[in-house]
Amino acid sequence: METERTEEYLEAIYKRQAKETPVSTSSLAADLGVSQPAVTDMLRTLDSKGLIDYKANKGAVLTRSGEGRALAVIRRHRLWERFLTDVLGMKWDKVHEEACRLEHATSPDIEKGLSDILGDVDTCPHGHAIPDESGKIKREKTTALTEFHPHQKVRILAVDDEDPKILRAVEKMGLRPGAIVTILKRNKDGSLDIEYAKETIALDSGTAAVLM
Amino acid sequence: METERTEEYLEAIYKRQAKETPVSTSSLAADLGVSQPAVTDMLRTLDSKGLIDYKANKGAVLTRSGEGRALAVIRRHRLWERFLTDVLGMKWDKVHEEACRLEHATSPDIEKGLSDILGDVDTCPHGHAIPDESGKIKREKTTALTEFHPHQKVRILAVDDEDPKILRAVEKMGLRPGAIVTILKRNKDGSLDIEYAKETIALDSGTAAVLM
DNA sequence: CGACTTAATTAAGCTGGCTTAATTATTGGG
DNA sequence: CCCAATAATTAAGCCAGCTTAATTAAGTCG
Repeated sequence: METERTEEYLEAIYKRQAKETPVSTSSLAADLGVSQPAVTDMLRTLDSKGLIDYKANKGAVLTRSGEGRALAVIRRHRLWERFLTDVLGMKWDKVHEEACRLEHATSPDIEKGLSDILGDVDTCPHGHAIPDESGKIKREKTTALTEFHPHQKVRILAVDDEDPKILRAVEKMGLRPGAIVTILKRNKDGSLDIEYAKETIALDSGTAAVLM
Repeated sequence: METERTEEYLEAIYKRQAKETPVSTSSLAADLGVSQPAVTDMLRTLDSKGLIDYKANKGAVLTRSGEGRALAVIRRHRLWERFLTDVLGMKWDKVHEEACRLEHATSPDIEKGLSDILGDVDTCPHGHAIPDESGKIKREKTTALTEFHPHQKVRILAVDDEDPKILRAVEKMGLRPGAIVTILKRNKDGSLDIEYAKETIALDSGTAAVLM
């Protein structure tokens, strides 16, 4: 049977794959907050269950079935995030952590019920696409604000970080997904000056890099 | 830290205590579906954490703090059950199992949010009282239908069993909590004839014993 | 190429929660 | 009051998931 930890690893691998394929032992160790040997162990287990392809010293790639499982978990996660903000009125900086727990306790019936009462939502509160029931997901924008050039107008679609501190900062500036900003100046250290709602805003490099 | 399993044991002990104090190793083993030695083990752990008083060969009793934890879990369980039926529209025979998983993934914020959107509910869909935020719970009726005598009129307040089969059967007869029935005849085997909504209903002993 | 650095794996071992088999307590009836 | 039946505990051991320390593989650079 599928354990909770398995779902967490699959989810982590899925997210890593967007930036790095195959996924290395060390990135997973860092993302999941465990030691490298722990990851090696689990990768072997996942491989033996046909959820990933794993070659020693070569990293891991989700199989079709592993990706399906990962997307199912991500769907539940994001539905819960939506539910928590839209129905329970929680702040967007708190919902990720909560959803991390709820996602593993969610049956297909509950998933169905949630998606029904939420109506036509297709992103989580941070702007990430919610996979549909069959696991299809809209390709997401992956260009960070830092990649654009002065004078360009950019629509922010998502905040690619769940750190509550960053989220609160972003919210304070009003840069919710959907906001359209103009790049004013790129600085060497990755920080950025932008214009939004007639105001000039200085974004530190950390924040600028997670807005996309 | 408090593990999921700990919460499940506390909950089971709490429920057992209503019928049996102190609670025996064997009843817990049966209720939780594990072996007796597993229970002995865990009882020692819970005792060492100050959640129960446990004496070898004498059974277990919740301490004040253990009871508090148990009631907190039960509150979350029942709030989720309410949510699942009232908000997501699930059938009452399915919600117990779901709530068993959700209850362990519920922060105080979520608990608060749930109780806010649910309004003034004070029982779960099966009729059991929901403890309040501070862990206070209304004393529940504990007299099963089988204890009453012919001609008595009884208001059913709760169904004391989560078995989906029984719940579906009870629902089919219309005997939701709140129904008022008249006892017609008590049989030796514990089965019962009752009148409800002008109809005569034969209740098998299993069903009669869980209506209270 | 060889030396070094860094990434990954092996080895050994721990913890929580569980199992079965064997042993010891408790208890109710004759 | 003793004995058999039942309940509980001890003993030994398994599994998942983790740790640290030691070792090996891979990659970089002069």
